[in-house]
Amino acid sequence: MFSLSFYATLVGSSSSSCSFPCSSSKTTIFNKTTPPTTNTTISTTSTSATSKHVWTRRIPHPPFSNTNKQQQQQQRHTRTQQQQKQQSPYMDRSVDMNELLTSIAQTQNIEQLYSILSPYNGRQLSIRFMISILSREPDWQRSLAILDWMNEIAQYSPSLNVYNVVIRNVLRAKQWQLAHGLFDEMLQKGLSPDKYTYSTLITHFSKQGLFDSSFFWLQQMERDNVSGDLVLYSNLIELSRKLCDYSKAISIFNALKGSGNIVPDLIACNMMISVYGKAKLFREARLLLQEMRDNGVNPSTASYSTLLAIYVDNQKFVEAVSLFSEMNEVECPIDLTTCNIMIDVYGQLQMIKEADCFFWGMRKMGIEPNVVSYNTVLRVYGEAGLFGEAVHLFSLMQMKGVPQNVVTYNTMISIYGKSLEHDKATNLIQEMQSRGIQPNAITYSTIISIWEKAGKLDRAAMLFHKLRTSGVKIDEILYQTMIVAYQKAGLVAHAKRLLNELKQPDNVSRETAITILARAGKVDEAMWVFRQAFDAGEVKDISVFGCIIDIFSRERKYAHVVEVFEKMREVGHFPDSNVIALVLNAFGKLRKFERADALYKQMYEEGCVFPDEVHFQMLGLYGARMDFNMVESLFEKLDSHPNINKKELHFVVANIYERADRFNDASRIMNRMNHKAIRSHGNA
DNA sequence: CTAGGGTTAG
Repeated sequence: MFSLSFYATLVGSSSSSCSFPCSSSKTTIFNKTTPPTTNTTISTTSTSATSKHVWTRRIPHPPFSNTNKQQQQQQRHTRTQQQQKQQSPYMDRSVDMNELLTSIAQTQNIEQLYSILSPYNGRQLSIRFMISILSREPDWQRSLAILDWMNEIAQYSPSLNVYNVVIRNVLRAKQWQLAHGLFDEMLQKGLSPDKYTYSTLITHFSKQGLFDSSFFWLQQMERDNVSGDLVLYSNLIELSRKLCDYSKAISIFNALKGSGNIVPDLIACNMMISVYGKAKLFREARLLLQEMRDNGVNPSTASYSTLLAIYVDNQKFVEAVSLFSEMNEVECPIDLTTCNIMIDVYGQLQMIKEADCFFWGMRKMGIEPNVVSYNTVLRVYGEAGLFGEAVHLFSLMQMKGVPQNVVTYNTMISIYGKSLEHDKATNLIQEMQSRGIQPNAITYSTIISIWEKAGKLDRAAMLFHKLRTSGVKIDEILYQTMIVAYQKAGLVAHAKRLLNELKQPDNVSRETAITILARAGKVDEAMWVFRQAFDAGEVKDISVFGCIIDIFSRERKYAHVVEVFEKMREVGHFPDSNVIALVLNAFGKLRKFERADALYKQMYEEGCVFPDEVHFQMLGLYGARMDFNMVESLFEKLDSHPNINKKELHFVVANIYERADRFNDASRIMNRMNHKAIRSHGNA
């Protein structure tokens, strides 16, 4: 955690009014109270403190400048405004803006910049104009210098917008501490941050993966009762998406739609298609395409590519092909990314010829294949056993000067593994390093598997040992690969030793250790490490929570499920559909029906959308409790919901009644469905 | 004055 005095020594502000760490008593959907931690250090010193002497010299009179015609006309049109302006000290209408901006842009250093600005001391330039200068100024040091000039020499009182722009410039230069300090300075001047301030801060921190800081600013914003706009909501959705907290993203999207005056635009919708897909809400994703058209937002190539990629991720290749033909029908243009996805689709469908044609036909469509296209086709060749073609294409890339990357090499290494040429695979590691392409965890786990299959386990073990001592990042799959290699070679003791070391991990993160232990069925060890890591504030990744909830549920450790879930909520994560299903189930098994009911209702109120199975499960829980009033009322609610499979709903409810020996109710439900079917048939 | 989306490798 940084100290604010650090900024104070740089810029000379004496005290700080910004409260760190922030503790919010208000209940928010982001109920995280951890203060931000930023590890970045400031490498450059602010110039503002060192250059002040320049401003102390006598400043000459402002130069005369002709007002252009356009400005004169504007003056006439805004006469009332002009009269107000005359009382104000701003006189920038007598200055040629473009000329001044050009000369400012041409200055090489801060001294030159001051000499341009100094004639205007006395507020001949409006705040508006100063913002123009600042927003065109890419250099954070110069931005700060201009801000200081306004504050200390030219007797401006910089507005909120001025600070917003300077904060943006400082954030773009990744000067995190300075941004915090500027925020503080802003408060000291009695300025209240607005949605732009927060939007800028939240976005820049989250873009850098500094999610703690991002959440901190979000809390500040909520505490200030600043309400968001489309941009801010989009940023929050993006932030949740990056944290893989898709339920939260959906909740924010629903809050956005519910706010009344904000209509999601193309980019917001495309992000949501991706979110729905990641949340496995495929129907919602597809429906959003239609909803966009209804709202007058035409789905773009990226909208379709996003959904295509989702289908691929979930092995829904037939749906992908069908969506691709829809794309052609509605004449949505196809670009490089679309092509790359479709090569993948045909490859995964074992339609090698189609994939091949697609790849070689791209250029005729005016689309030049890139590294990703080549890498994808390489993999398709490899999986089809076309090793000669793969090797040929690999050298063709080099002949054509297509840049190769770590993925290219990993793919080729894997292909040589398949063709049992493990020496060639090994050589590729040397080759990539000599070409300046660094192997990564995927490279190493690929080669360890290959060596294990080739009976060179000693070599694999040596490499793994070297990696552990050399500081290479070891993730769970790489670690797991080595364990599996030992197990396959019958060296169970070695495998166990690796697992045991995870209880006190020194080369891998505790998050990684927890996932491996849990997946290896070491439930108690996993829980032990989890508790330790959680208390140390090390568990951040939502997938870790999901992973162990999954394992505990399978092991029927329902109390553990609930404990992990509560900790997950404590740090502000929303449950995804899998987690909520498992937790509802755990509550049911523990006979804590009220808690299941409360959770389900809370998630509904917070705007979460879940697959049908979750709703059906809740119905089942009400049924298990013999609470048929609740069954009926939830049934009615779901039945009037447009996005629920009605047929399944009726079967589920009828089944609940049957199990409770209430056959009259069961047949009542089934009849209701049949009547509906007849009615809609009659209408059609 | 501010802003956000899609593709490849274990």
